[in-house]
Amino acid sequence: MKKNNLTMKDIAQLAGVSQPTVSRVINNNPKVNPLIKERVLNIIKEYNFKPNQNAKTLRGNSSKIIGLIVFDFSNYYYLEMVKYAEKAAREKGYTIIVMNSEGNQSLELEHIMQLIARKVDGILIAPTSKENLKYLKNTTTPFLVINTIFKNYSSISTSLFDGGKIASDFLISLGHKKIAFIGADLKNPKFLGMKSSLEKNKIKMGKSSFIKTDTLNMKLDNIFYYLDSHPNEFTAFICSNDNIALYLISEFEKRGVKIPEDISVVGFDNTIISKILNISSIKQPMEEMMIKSIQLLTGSTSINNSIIQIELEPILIERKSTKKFKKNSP
Amino acid sequence: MKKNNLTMKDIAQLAGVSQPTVSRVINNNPKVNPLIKERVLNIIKEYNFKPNQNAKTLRGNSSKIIGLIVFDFSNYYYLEMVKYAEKAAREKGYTIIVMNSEGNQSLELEHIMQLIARKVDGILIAPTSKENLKYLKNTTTPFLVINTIFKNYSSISTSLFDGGKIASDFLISLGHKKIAFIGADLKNPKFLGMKSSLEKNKIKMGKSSFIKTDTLNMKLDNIFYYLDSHPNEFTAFICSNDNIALYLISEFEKRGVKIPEDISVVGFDNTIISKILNISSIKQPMEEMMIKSIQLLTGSTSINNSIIQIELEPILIERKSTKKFKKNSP
DNA sequence: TTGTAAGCGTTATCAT
DNA sequence: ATGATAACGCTTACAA
Repeated sequence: MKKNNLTMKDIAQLAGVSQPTVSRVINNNPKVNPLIKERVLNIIKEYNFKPNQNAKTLRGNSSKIIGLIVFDFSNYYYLEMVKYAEKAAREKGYTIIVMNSEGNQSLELEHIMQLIARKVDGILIAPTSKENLKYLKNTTTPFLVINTIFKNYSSISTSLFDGGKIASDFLISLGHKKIAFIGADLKNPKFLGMKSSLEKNKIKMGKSSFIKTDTLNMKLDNIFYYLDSHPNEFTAFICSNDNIALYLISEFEKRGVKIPEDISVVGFDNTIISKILNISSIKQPMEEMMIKSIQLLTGSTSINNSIIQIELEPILIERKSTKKFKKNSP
Repeated sequence: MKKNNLTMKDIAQLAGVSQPTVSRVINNNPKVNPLIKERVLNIIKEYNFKPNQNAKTLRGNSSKIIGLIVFDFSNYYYLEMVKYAEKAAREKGYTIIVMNSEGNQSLELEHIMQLIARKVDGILIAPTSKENLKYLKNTTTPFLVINTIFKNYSSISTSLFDGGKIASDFLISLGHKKIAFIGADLKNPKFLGMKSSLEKNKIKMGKSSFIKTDTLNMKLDNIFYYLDSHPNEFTAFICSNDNIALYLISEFEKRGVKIPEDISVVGFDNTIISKILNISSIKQPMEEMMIKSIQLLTGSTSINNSIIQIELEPILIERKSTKKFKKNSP
């Protein structure tokens, strides 16, 4: 006998009480006769009854759903985010709806409207752009921007500046002084963090220490073109992501340069790439980030009226691609 | 002015019509005055109004939600599944709720009950065990088991037997005759598929061709213990997953054995590992699987009353870890 | 302590 | 073609 559509009314009938009494039992209302309570609970258990969540939400209860919108699921970083978001949400009694905007602004807006129509309790969004955030702001739905910082919007992210600094501090502590950064943009906070570390340690950095490459399309061939014209100029590299680190290492090894004996390399994001290949990397504290996010979205701290911007501290994961620099190495 | 709680009643008031008329406009009811329709639509657009989905679902409309329950998100395979499930669902107008049972049967049951309480239109489940499926079967909610085949339960999976066969056929086509399988279980369909391929090609296989290892805890050290006692016995290996292939290759290379010049290796599942490291692998057609799943869950084909078991064909992804066998190689 | 009744925002059935 | 009204399943205010 297929049973799926049981309602409180049915349970009430089976227990010989009124429907609101069942509701009271379920919601642990103290003023309900213990004997009746037990009787009702038994029937509920027997039939595996669970109240219709849509009715509850319609009635005004919170939906206990958090929406997660990201712009890219090809990126394992965001897929991994799903894992931690689900876990953090579950532990606070929430359920996760995941949506991929595929970098498409109008699809993203549809997603947002969809979530609002479902009366979700909050939206966690790695946005395609600033545009739809304006729309969200005119809404009563709490939302939190992930990984990007926009003026006037609450957000949670990892300090990339500190990431660069930590990577650089670490390499310096290993004795490296000739450190290069590989990335797309001179204004990359990771690079600025590295600069600050070098300054703090009174190591002067030539202009050649920034190696510009195309991280968007991952056209990296220019890196070695550059390195060939600057031979032996660096003993360590900070790569703005793990893919670059992977590329760098495999190209170096093709040329007979040993990692980490000859050259140290640090990547970024502690993705599966660095895990598999044992590359030291700067990790973003994803789990902590998701826990904090859910806390903020569901907690009493009004994320709506006041702007809260949280920057978490990245963590150095030391693996085999980094090693103490020895003077006699090349 | 925060606006989030607009209802059809509000829109109706603004348009000077009754609330049901707004409903008719939204649901494209043909018998509504075109002029009124336009007027209402304009207001809807202006206010970005979307009807409350909970009310719709309560009223009897479908929730347009599919639940996805898996037992492990540490596994990138299942994380990747989220990506394709979301995409396939979205393209048919559905939204995805993801849940991790963490291999815990009672948590899994909670998830199932939760989803039913939300009146989801279907559940896609990679189950911890057979237990909760019995419960689901007594339910009117359509569900589909992923990746496992149980008697009397509708499911969708990839033929691992064919996967083993395809891998073996491929290696044989490259000229390999001494092929070993590395896995946990002699009854592994992948191994049986390989056996069938060898038989078909009239290649006799010694008992030593099955190399047993601990895939659960990935204690793989015994592999080379075994290989050292069977020197040069094999020219090609089929590994029951990519992790094993990765281990095998790195250990071989440590010993100076070149891949693929000396030895060919095929992995399983086409995970990011094989993608990064250019290892040939047998891919499960995940995207197709998710499209079919959503189709079955939401379509008219009654997955409830009749049992539908679908086995999809795996696909060989040829990369650099496999090469034509040359007699003069070791 | 318990039951009756109203209302959440829709859709569908009925009148008009 | 449109409006009034009931019903979906729940929570809560009120009555008993």
